[in-house]
Amino acid sequence: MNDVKLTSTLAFRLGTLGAIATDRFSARLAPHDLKPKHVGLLSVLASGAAASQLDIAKLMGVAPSLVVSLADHLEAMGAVRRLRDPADRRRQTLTLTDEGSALLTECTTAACELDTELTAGLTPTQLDALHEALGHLAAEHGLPA
Amino acid sequence: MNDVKLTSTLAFRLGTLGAIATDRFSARLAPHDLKPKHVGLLSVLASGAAASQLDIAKLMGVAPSLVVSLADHLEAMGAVRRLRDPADRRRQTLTLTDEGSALLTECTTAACELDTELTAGLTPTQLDALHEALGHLAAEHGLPA
DNA sequence: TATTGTTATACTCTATAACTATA
DNA sequence: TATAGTTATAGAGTATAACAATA
Repeated sequence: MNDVKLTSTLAFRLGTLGAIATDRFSARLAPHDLKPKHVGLLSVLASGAAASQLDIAKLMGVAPSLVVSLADHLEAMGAVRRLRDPADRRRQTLTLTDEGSALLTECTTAACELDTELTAGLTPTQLDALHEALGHLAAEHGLPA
Repeated sequence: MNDVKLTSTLAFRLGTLGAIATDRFSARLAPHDLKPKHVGLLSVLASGAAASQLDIAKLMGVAPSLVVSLADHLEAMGAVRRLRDPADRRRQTLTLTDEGSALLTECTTAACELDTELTAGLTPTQLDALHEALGHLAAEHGLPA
């Protein structure tokens, strides 16, 4: 007989804690008029991993049309610039502005503060172990370092 | 200067890995015609933590109207029964049927299989540490044991 | 009047499909 | 004809608000 509880599985806990983390991160981003995916896009640009909108969509695992609206919003805020690739005028190359870089830094700080809040009850050893385990999982599942 | 990357924060990793876990869990539930929240409701009933729809809504952190539609679906499948509380005929008491119990067991098995798949690359030590850390976080954030 | 459950409606997020410009 | 980006449309998921029955 199987008396494992659904709520103690990793799948359930990752899902529920992930939803909590995303909700709280969203709340902290709201004053900046950003959502988590906007910040994810800024982060892709900062890493240099992709620049054309289609490549960004593939990397983020979202539809190209979503990148359009994320980029529209970020461009209107002055956080990114769109530049036509002269070699292939179909491509839009996105680049971070100084303002976009500063914004990403602020959002990263917000995420760090949230980390502190979320993990206040863990011992330093538990916290290290959590970082290590999630880092491994992220790498295995193709998420950025 | 701050060179912490957004993508290495716990908030970001919990959010993204949580989304992956939920997506994959959803895919495994689809053949049963269930979504994660349906299974969450079954799990609440099995734990005995709440029975009236309003209490369930509070416990799950969702709108009462959502519990109505989750319960409608589960009732139509024969997984739960609605019983009017004779002492207060406004209250609908939800109870798991045998079929609902069996369904919850199957879904829990699916979650365990998913755990194995998701964490295949972790050492046993890392896996234990992850369970422990997420268990602590879940308890602190008011999630069921 | 207050509360439980329900129904009606609207909003957010995101994908798919149709379209434009360039190759 | 194929591809990058854009626009238009549609669907899933969930909340809010209005409503009905009971207290």
